[in-house]
Amino acid sequence: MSASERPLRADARRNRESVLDAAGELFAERGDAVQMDEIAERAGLGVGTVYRHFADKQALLAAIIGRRFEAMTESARAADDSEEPGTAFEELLHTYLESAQADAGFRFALLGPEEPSWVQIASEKTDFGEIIERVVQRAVDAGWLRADFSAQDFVLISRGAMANMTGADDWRRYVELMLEGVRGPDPQ
Amino acid sequence: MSASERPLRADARRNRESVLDAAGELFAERGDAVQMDEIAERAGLGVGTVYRHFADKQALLAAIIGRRFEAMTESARAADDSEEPGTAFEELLHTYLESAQADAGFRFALLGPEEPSWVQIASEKTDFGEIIERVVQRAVDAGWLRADFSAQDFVLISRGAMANMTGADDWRRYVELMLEGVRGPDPQ
DNA sequence: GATGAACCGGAACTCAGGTTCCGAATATAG
DNA sequence: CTATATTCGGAACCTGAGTTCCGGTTCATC
Repeated sequence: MSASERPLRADARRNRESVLDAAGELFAERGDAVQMDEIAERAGLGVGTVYRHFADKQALLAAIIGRRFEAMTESARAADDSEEPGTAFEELLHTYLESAQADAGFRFALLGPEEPSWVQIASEKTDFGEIIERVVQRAVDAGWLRADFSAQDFVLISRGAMANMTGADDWRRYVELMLEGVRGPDPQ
Repeated sequence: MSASERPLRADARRNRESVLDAAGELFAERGDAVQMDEIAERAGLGVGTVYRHFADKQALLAAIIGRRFEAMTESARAADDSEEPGTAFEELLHTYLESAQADAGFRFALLGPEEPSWVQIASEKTDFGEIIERVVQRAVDAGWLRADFSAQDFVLISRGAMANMTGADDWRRYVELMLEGVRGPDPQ
């Protein structure tokens, strides 16, 4: 239980990274449909090695999604740095959706019905939720978003957009329409 | 090939209906996750009997979805009967989403990435697509919807709403927001 | 009612994909 | 350089879910 302190052997550490990278790529391409054997192959390792580092498929995916969420949190923080509240909100939404567009696995994690959702798990490790709340509040206060807009609505919009990410990029049109409906009295 | 004319034996016809009903209910509850054995059990029959009537799981699901689409087409036609274009559009959207809400299987069919999509297959058998187009056009002409709104946008909105049908009915709020963004110059 | 074709039941089969296991290989301490 | 704990590889195993098969049963006809 507490032996987690002994540092990994050099090769083990290297391999762990390889697995994470390979799984990340494949997961981004095809979501949950990736197979453990493929991951091992792409990493240039045997399946046994994959299992040495991650208890099971679920644990591996959780690790990847955690990674993604950390990156997302970083982007969100950057968006929050914008002076202009409207710009901050747009940038946040943009980065979020652009990531989802590029990563079927991310979408899978966000749209899937898993319980407890991976999002919840990841939220406990990052302050992604808080950042969203702050950015939304700023945009509302500035009149850029309608007064009753909430962080929960951000989730609604995002999920809707992701559901439309199938090949073509119709989803951009979708976001356009949606932003129209969500606009406040002073949209700059 | 042409022997499809000999009428089914009475018990066979009855059983076929039972399978369709049982599968329909289960599919509505849990989507693609239903198992053939469960379907057989709920229908009070053996699996063999299920397979006697449907070549495989896919064929069974296709039959069910076909049924749903016929019902939907009927509802859509009814909506189109409304004098008021705005009302017709709202009714259409409402019935469509209400059906999706009540039926995980329907959602599964509409959101899933299957290719060729079940929607396409079903569209060839009904004139659902044409009805949507007509209703949308009427609402646009009346100024109830923005001028550039298309039937494709109806699909975008619907998919977005369905992606938010998870337990709670947040999706109603979603539709509210979206309709705001899609409104025309003369929303009655 | 007897006869045969159509139909039914459900145990057994198949196949895919996650997981385990252990002998072989390798890194690190002394 | 040797000893030993770690780590690796990948064939074998296990499980779950779709599908098949065929002896028994039921309907329709004469």
